[in-house]
Amino acid sequence: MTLEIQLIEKAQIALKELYGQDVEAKQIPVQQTRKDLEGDFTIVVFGFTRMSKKSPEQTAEELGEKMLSAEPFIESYNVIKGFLNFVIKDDYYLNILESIKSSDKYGFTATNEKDVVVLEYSSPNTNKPLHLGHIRNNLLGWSVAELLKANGKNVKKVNLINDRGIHICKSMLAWQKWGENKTPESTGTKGDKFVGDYYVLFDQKYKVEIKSLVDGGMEEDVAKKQAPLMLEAQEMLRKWEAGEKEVYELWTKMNQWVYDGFDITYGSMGVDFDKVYHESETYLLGKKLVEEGLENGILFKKENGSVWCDLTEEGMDEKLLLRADGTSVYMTQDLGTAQLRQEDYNPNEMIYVVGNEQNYHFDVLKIVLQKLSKDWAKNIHHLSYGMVELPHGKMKSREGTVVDADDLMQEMYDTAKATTEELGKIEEFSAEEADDLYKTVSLGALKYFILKVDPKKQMMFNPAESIDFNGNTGPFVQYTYARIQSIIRKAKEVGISSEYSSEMKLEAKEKALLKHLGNYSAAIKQAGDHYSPSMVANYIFDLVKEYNKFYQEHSIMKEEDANKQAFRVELSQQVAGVISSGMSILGIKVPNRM
RNA sequence: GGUCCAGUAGCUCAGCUGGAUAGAGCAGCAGCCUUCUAAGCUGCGGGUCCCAGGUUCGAGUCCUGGCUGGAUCACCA
Repeated sequence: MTLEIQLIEKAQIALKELYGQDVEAKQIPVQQTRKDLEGDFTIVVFGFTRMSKKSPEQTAEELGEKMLSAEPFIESYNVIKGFLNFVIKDDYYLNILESIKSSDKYGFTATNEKDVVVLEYSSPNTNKPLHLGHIRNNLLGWSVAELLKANGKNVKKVNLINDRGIHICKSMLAWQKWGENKTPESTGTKGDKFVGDYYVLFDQKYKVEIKSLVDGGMEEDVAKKQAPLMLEAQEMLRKWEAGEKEVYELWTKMNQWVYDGFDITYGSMGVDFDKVYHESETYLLGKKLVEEGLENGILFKKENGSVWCDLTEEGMDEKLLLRADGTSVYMTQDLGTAQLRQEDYNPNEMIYVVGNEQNYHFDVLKIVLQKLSKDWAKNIHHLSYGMVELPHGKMKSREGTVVDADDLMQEMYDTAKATTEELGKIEEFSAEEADDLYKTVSLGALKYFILKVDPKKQMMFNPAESIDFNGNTGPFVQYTYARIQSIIRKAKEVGISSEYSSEMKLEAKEKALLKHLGNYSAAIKQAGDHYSPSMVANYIFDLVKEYNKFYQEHSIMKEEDANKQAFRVELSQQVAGVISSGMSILGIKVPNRM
């Protein structure tokens, strides 16, 4: 039980005694006292003046007096206007340290196996390499999974690969025509990049065709549909759906190249999945659901044979679910995928980490499923995140402003290496250890940079700022951790005891640190409720700043009081533990030296 | 045009259920390394919290209306 809850309970009793009224816990606002004022916790008493029929100051005085005698942890109180400030005894803060020491995974809730959450993220297309936008998705998805685990959820991370459709056929067709049987191996190209190049090539050749048709007097819209390459791609899609062997084999081969490439990128980012779904495996189930809905009269068919869902009652439009030629669209396969996941896991919650450009899609998905009598549709939650912008505007492949995921990680690595070498602190490291550190620091910088921003907000990715390792950054946090490790190593060398007596007066900075450590559980809870790793990042940043102030002001190795010295080592140890724990939720490693 | 999201310091962002004088980082200026790692610490300057109403003892936070920016409203995904 936290002190805040204890204070609320004591306040309830005191209010009952003083004014004879029962007050709900929610009605008692307890907050941390402003830093510049004396006190640790504050109760705002304005709300009680109606029952006390006295001024806020008098009410606060009466309440303070009562609570002082009732709550042993209260050292003293003071009143400023309607604010009742309590000074809490050092014992309470020393107890926090003890409870952290003795708890197994401090701040984390034990896993409830039955509370299953299926979380989809990444969801790539197999025609394009991963870029900066995917990076936010992947880091966010992985981190939210960890965050929910920390809150006791049994999280299943799933990926849904969009491995079918007209866009795949475009790459296949281009390779067939101009690929000269080259392979990623023969050209030394990463598989996803290799296939992506053919997708681009298709587009270039396609545009040439359109232009010559338009020059020949054809309307542009018509030309886009009539261009031979487009017709060929569509023909290929039909062959694929018919299961024609040659097309299917080509599709299998090229997709495998892409998967091999993706695996490398996922590996460098440090993200993984419990299960991977492919749209090629789920779209038929989606079609089946649509057909059932049609039979039950929930959906309707238009004259040309296309199938729709009427959403006008919900204030939306009609939504296409099957094309006139019977092929399925994005929505169709998402219906099937959702159904499959429900059958696979029967989860309490289904989370989709997908950009806010698809808000409408998920609103519709939920409604359509509900119309199809899937009562579990209410468990669907679209974790909608904002787009990543660059200083010059949006990423546009045409203008070559797409920030490739692999390239970005490599640049970060190079910068981390250069900075580390310049500082010259790890000269005794082996090549392997150094490589490890560069990865830790560069990924730490990237992940922290992306995750510190509230997911739902659009974010600005400034390359120059992303490789800055000072201030509110991943390396800043890592650096603090490394300094603590250095202290702990020295403490062991010198043989400083890990036992200390709690008979001591805490310094202001020590108390502030303990206070902050005590808030870790609440921070994780709050971050989990909001699906927001950024709240964890902000918590860690504040903790680290607080520690650095302490570090600056109080020496540990030079401390003459052995008891204080032992206490400070222990305090540092637990701060390091929480840093490491919080950073692990963000998917960031912490180094012992840097 | 309809719907959804956002607007806080020069820039990038925090500000949980409404609470005291709105905070960080970066950039700028001035200090601190013979002392546990200076990727650090300290100080200074910097604000019409988009605007206008409303609710409240109290509004950056809630409500209404407007302004600005973004997303979306495909037989694309």
